[in-house]
Amino acid sequence: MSPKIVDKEEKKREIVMAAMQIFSEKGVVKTKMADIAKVANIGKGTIYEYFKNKDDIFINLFEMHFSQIRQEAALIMEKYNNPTDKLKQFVSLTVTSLIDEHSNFAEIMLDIWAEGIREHNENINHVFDLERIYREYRNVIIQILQDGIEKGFFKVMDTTLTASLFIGALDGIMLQWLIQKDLFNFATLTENIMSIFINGIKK
Amino acid sequence: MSPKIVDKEEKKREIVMAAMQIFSEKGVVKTKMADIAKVANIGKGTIYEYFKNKDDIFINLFEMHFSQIRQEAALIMEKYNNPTDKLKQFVSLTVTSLIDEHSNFAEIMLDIWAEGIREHNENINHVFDLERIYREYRNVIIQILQDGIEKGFFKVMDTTLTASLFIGALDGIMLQWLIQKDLFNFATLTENIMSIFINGIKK
Amino acid sequence: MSPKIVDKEEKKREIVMAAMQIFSEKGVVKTKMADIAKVANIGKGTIYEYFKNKDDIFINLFEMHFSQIRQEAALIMEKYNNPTDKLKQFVSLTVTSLIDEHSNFAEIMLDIWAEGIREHNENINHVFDLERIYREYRNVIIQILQDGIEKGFFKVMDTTLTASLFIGALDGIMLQWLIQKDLFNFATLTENIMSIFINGIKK
Amino acid sequence: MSPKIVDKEEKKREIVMAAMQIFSEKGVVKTKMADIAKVANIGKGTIYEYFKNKDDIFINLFEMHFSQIRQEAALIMEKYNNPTDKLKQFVSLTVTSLIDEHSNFAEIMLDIWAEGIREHNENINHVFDLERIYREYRNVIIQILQDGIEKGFFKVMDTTLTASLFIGALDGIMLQWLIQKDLFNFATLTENIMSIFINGIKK
DNA sequence: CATGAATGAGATTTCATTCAT
DNA sequence: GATGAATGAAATCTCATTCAT
Repeated sequence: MSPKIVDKEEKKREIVMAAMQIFSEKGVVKTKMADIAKVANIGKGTIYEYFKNKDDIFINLFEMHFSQIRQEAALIMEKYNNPTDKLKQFVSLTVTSLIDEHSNFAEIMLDIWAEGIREHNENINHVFDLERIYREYRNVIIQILQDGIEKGFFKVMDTTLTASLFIGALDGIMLQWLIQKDLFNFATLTENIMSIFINGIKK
Repeated sequence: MSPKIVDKEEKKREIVMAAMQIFSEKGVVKTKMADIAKVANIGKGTIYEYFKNKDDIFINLFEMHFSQIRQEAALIMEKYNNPTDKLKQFVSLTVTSLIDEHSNFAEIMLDIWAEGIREHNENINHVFDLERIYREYRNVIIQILQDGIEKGFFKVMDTTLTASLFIGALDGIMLQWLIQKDLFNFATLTENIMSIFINGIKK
Repeated sequence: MSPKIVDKEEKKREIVMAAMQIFSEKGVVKTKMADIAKVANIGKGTIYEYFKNKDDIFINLFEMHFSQIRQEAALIMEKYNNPTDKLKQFVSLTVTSLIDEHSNFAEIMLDIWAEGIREHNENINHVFDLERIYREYRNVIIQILQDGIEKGFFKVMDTTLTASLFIGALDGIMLQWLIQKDLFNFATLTENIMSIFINGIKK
Repeated sequence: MSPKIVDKEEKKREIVMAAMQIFSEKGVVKTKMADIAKVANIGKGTIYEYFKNKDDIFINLFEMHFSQIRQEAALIMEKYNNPTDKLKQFVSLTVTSLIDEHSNFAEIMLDIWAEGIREHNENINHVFDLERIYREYRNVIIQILQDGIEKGFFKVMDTTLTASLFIGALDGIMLQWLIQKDLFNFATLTENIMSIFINGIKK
């Protein structure tokens, strides 16, 4: 009459978090289900109670992350009026989502990119729709830029191109930081870049 | 220098080229030796006459590519005097090395990054030394920048930071292009970015 | 005879009935305990309150069925005097026990045969003693035949052989009916066969 | 230039034969790939060089058997003119195909029936088309019966029904023989049954 | 009593690598 | 040299059974 009560969603999150750790260390493909189970401190079989397979965990990790980002981005857009502030907050959000102390999402971006640009297998199908994700990203930036242009803050020729460049710079800098974490403080550097960038588009 | 040796080197190149094709399609880890053999039109066992294992092919691919780049970069540095031209040529070299019609190296950069930022196994060891590669890259740019500053062309505060930003932007733009190849013409975009960038550092 | 015990027996019957349904659909080996629990509308663990394991359910299903048959066969032997009637009633009993609308026992006969002819594990042990079951079947038929011979109704050379043939024909016809249920109406066909058979042994 | 030469078809046959042995002992579902490999004296992995999975072996076994039977049945129909001889030869073929000393096909019929009457999984799909197999069987018998009727040998009311009964009796007798092999000599018994049957339909 | 979450033994399956020809 | 058949280590995945609640 009173079975064990388990918060299934919480457990899923725990497994995803364990998976994230190993994914970031070894990459998704080289991560074994046994590794995840060990880190999550559960049996191999238990993972399959919550996920269909490894790709399913990966997909959940992916979706958890980006739905969170999307929500937080929406909040920023609401909360801040000044386009420069919006831009700064957006960058700050991106950076912290990638490198806060509890997560290792930056490393996993490599697997997401890899999965996203390649032919999808039947497990993944079209879940890793990076085209959409990046379009959304760009659209957020484009909106901010247009807002800034209308308000007379920015002067930008091609908003799409500028947005791409902006996002690309962030990604590329993150990559270099992943390669050599002591080269610079990612957060600080990003701020510097922001300055350069905002100066570049300032009217 | 007997013909045998030439043949052997040529065959190695053929295998590496076959591997590159599958690597770019599936990623290195998901590529099977059998796939490579089939594309190279040779027997599975034959691969082992030329390479120790899959990582060995990957390493060769990696080294072939970057030694070529290094050579060509040196040529550019020699051939051109004007810092702006040097920079333009360098970007042009980077772009063509990634996306010329005969190769699919851009996709493979994802595996190189993934391998480079992660714990290396004994096979790979210190081969994927991206820290060194990127340092070299940066140094080339830094040299150009300093040359430009000395010659009174550029005005740059922090050459290392600027070089990082420059390289990062190129990488990040490439990523977006991989995700959605029809979004923009990589080569053209790069030129635009170059303009913006060079304008940004122009004295 | 406390109500508890009645409930327990009733619940066992319910589980067996649920099991029978899945057994007939998938076969015993491919039936999962979870499937049975779902159909029985109880928890997986609850099954183990009533049965030791899957084989135990199978054994119970088997024994319920054949003890019922045995009882009903005994009733027929008592109730009817005329050997022809006895034979007809016996066939009727066999057929209805296999294909009445509430059960799917015919399909399960395949698993019973399979289990019966093969090396038994310790769980099943000597339970699926088809040799005994079929001997009993044959003996019932043999008795009827001998009765019929004595009473001057039948003329049979070898009663054992005839009994085997009789039972075999029933089994074989059932098989064909399982394979293609629309080919003939099992009950009707059986009647026809009975006629042929009884004609064949009629004096 | 001179790779190992292996008769792939012969090797497939060897694996199928090894599988048949275990299938007949344990049943298809309980047979492990490791069992088959051990009996075939090859590595587990080697099986997968020749078959997709266990069901694939089962299907091959099935198809090998019935294509052989079909061929031999056709030969009989050609070779013999007398309907009684045809019938006898057909029974003889059926019996030897099931119980010759080198094979254990009779036991496997249980798995074929089980697979044939149940919902097929994606591996098997509709390969075990017993409806067709039995229709073909019946048609052979029906042809012989009609031939016999035309030639004035037999007197049969309903040829389809009679054919079903005939095949059913064979199957059912085989079952009893499987259950208790010492009860009777299958081959001899079959002959007896044939006599009874042929007497039954003799004009 | 009833439950279903947890488990790991054991099955399937993959594939880099070896090696006889 | 070239080959691809053979292999088994290692991965994935399943599911009967247990047991804390």
